[in-house]
Amino acid sequence: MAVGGTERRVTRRRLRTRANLLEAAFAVFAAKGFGHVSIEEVCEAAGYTRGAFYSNFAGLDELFFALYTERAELIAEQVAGALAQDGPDLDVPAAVDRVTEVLLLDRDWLLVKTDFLVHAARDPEVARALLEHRARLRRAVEDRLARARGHTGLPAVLGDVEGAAHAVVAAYDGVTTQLLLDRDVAGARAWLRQLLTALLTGQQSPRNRKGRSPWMPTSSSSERDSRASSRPTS
Amino acid sequence: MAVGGTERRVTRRRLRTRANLLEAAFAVFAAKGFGHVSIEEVCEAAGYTRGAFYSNFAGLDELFFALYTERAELIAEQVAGALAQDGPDLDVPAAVDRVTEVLLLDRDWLLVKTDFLVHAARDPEVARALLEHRARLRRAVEDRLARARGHTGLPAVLGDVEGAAHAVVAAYDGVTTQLLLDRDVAGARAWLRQLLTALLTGQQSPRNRKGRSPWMPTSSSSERDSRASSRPTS
DNA sequence: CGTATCCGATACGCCGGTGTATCGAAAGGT
DNA sequence: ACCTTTCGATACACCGGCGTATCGGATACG
Repeated sequence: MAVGGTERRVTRRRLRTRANLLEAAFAVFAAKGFGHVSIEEVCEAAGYTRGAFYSNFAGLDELFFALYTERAELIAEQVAGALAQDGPDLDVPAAVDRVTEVLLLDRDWLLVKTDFLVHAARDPEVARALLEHRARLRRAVEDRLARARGHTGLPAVLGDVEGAAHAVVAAYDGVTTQLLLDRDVAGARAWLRQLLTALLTGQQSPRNRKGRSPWMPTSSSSERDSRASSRPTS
Repeated sequence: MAVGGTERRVTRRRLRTRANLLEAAFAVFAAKGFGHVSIEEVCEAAGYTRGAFYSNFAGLDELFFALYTERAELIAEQVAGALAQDGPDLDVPAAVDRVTEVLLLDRDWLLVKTDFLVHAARDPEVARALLEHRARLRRAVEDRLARARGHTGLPAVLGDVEGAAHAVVAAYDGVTTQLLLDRDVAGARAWLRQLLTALLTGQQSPRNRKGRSPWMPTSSSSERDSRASSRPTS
């Protein structure tokens, strides 16, 4: 059993507190942004003292990294699931819908993710990790696309399957940026759907053939961010 | 002349120091990221003391905002210039090249810009300003596109001109994200070109009809970031 | 050239957060 | 149940940065 170098008494409580710290940290990071967060804040939010923190992490950076990889893993699984869901024949619009749903679900996650991007942009070490994660996601898309190739027939505009997958990621990133600013989840989803179907099929997104353009602000506040908005949009 | 409420002795030195502070702040922000920067650091970098700082700005936020708007204005002008450059007939590939050149020129700017995005994502007030700036840029694209409409004939996939402009911005944002991570400026430019021409003309980017795919890493380190990279990519 | 005004350097008090060392108490094994 | 090991709370010393008040030199203007 014991293969790991240093042997520790398996510890049960530890895992809980670590998890609690991570969860609390997620909320705090989402609210204030990494870089405006102190260790104490995290501890307080989790109901611990700094003693517990330093017993589990070397510093904020380490915690942030752990936090990100944990959640990223989770998302990756969800996306993979959404992609695998339908049979060997790929129904592009349906798949796009499902993936879109997963990717733009949680504003807090987008915030933390972007913080992490900014962080990674300044630390090559971290950047490597992030690039790897993105590559994994992209590969999932590539695989799915390749399996359905010829069936739907990618438009040639983007080159091969890799190009298409890359474009998908780029579209996702682009829409994320907009969503972070206008907080219009419904609009973002619609717009991402349209972008992706346009890129992948060369045709208009089915349900939007004659609707309002999805990039127009959703005047009806149909699906706003559920979390506390400190002040009204002014 | 004197229309402004409070009358001040026009002051000349003040403008210089303010400008110096802003310039130094830009460098510091780019290097460390907003949120990991202290007022003192900025002052030290600029060769002043905190006295000077508080005489010119209320706090870091104000300075950051001023800094961003200043630079954003500059970029907007450059883009407008690049768009206006050719005659009434729009040569899409050429225009794309010029704009791409401007937008992905300076890594530091991308870093600061992204920091600002993260900042804005948490402050509706700031978000408004950023959205406005983006809208201005988008409108410039729309105008240019509209003028050349029918001439080139947009592919219908994106809907109308607004949709196309929106897609252009999304593509830009998406490519920016990737560039921040892989630091491959040349690759990013090529990839953005391809994306934009694909979106706007529905055809492959001319110069890439048979080259290596631009999203493959530029193994030859042709055009890396010129600025100091603290540690090797490891 | 004098002078009123402005600007930014200096000095001061203060606070929040940091990281470490220590110790009581929970938890696991037997 | 006992004892060992581990975890996390508490206490301590420390520092970097903050914001303000004050003052001397620079600057514009007549």
